[in-house]
This record gives sequence, C-alpha cells and structure tokens, in this order.
Amino acid sequence: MTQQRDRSIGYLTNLAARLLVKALSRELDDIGLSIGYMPVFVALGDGAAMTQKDLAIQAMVEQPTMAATLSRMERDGLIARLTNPKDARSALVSLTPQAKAKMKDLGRAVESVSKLASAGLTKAEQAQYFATLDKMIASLQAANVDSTD
Amino acid sequence: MTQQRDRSIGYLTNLAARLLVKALSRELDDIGLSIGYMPVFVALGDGAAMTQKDLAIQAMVEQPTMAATLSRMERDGLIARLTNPKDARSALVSLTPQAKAKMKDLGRAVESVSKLASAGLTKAEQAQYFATLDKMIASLQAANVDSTD
DNA sequence: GGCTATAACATAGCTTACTATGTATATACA
DNA sequence: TGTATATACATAGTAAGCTATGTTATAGCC
Repeated sequence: MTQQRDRSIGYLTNLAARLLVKALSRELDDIGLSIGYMPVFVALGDGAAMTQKDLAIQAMVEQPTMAATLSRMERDGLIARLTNPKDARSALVSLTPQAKAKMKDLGRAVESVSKLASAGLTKAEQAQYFATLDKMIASLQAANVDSTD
Repeated sequence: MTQQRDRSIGYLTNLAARLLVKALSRELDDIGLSIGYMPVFVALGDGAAMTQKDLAIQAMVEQPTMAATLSRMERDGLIARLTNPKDARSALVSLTPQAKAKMKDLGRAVESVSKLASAGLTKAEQAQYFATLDKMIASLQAANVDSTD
C-alpha cells in the first residue's frame, strides 16, 4: 500500500522538464510560437543565416528533428530558406521579419517561466542547480559519445 | 559571433532529461522494454491491479498518454486487462508473468543510469539536486493547476 | 576524368507527450 | 423512474524527439 512513486533522478528530471515545457508552451501559445522553435530563434536571432546541420548542432537535436522543426517554422512564416551558393545540398536558413518581430515577446515568455520555476529558490540554490546540471549533462554526453562509435 | 547557446533553466533541464531518456532507453532496449513503461512497472510491480485512470494519476501523465502506453504494453505482452466487476467502463490492469520476470533487470538498468548521471556529484550535491527539483516541480505544478481551472 | 566515399538533407516509422472531443456507463436527483 | 451530469475510456490530431535509411551533391583520389 506504500505510495511508491518513482523517485529516480531520471524520472524527477523528466517530470520537471515536462512541467517546464508545459508552462512555456502556454506562454508561447499567446505569441503564436512553439517550444521547439526556441533554439532556432536563439541561433538566428542576431540576423545570422545558417544551414540545417549547424542549427541541429547548436540545438543539440538530430538532423531529422531539426528538419521537422524547420518545416513547421516555414509553414508558420517564421523562416526563409535561401539557396547556399557554396553547396547545392544545403540551404541557408534565416528568420523572417515576422519572426524577428516576436523576439521581444519570446524573451519575456522565457523570463517569466524561468522566474516561475525558480520561485522559492535562493540565488545560491539556483547557481548550484545549474552547476549540477552542467556536470550531469557532461557525464551523460560523454557516455553517449562512447557508446555511439 | 558569440556562441550564445540557450542557458535557460528550461532548456538545460530539458537537455538533461533528454540525455537521461536516451541513456535509459539504450539500457532498456536490451531487456525489450521502453521508457514509458516504467511508471506502470512501478505502480503494478507489487502485484497490484489498477485502472487506467489511477495509473495515469500515479505516472502523472494525461489519460490518453497512459492509454497509448498500455496498448503498447499489451501488444508487447506485458500487461493484462481484467474486466472490473465494479465498473463496466474501466478494466483492471496488471502485469503479466513475463513483465514480472523483467523487474530485476529493470531495476538494474535504472540503477546504472542513476549512477552514470550522478557520477561526479557528491552526496550533498545529489541531495541538493533532489531538493531543488522538488521545489521546482511544486512551483510549476501549482501554477499549472491555477491556470487549468 | 571518373569512381568512391562522405556529407547534407529527405523520408519513413516509432515513442511519448499533449489537447480536444466522442462514447458509453454510473451516479444523482427531481 | 427517467433525465441530466459526471466519469472512464477511446480516438483523432499535433508536437518534438529518436533511429534507420534513401537521395543527391560534393570531395578525394587513382
């Protein structure tokens, strides 16, 4: 009869991530954006144009994931694809003016969710949380690279 | 030109979660299990039988998510559905013997990934990480409830 | 120059999440 | 008793992730 919910590091981290996604998605809905678009905005927000591959690397997602994200963003009028003069296989992706116009609101949404998530945490706790995440991510990425070769 | 990756609490938490999922999925592949099955194993591992709804509550996922998970588990021969004598709308779900036979391996897989994730963290850091996650989850859940009514 | 290997992207198929909505059974109450 | 409401589950559709594999263009090398 013991209420034995999963308290593993994986389950709890995942739950927190899902709740963060949900919270941010709600904010982004109002602006007409989607959470998967975020890393593209971060990468291209300064006016840069880059290939799908470089976007995938920066976002740390696989190529097909970025391909799907970009096609949704194109559908939503947020990115344009210019032919890459240096390589006919790839295209250079950049934000449209409509996308750029939403950057400020996007920043506000991220800020608001970050505040919500860290409500009740001291500055020290927040710093510690980031430091721990960095270490954990490093361990997991190292193991991932090892077993991918 | 600044390599300005997203360092928001949301993005990093999400990245850690994705890496944890990947690591555990790799382990579970060997046993023939899938990560979404985990909360069902946790809930039913002691031989209990419960409804889809209660499973969804324990796993903290929405009902259609649990419905899909259960249908994959049924396909894989891991759960059985018995008619609920008290309510013809629902069925009582329990683990099959094949599923129970995998519980030990599953525990080992979780343990191994937890170790990998917390490699390089002191006991104090781990405890602090859990405490911070708990607070964060509580804040996010409270906000979620508020905006759902 | 032509073949081979590599690289970039596309496509297919799967998992795990979500929301919205439909259906059928229980429950409540007039 | 019969209707209205609430509950449990099913289904449809979408997002965001993954792996595996196909296609086309580039690069390397004999």
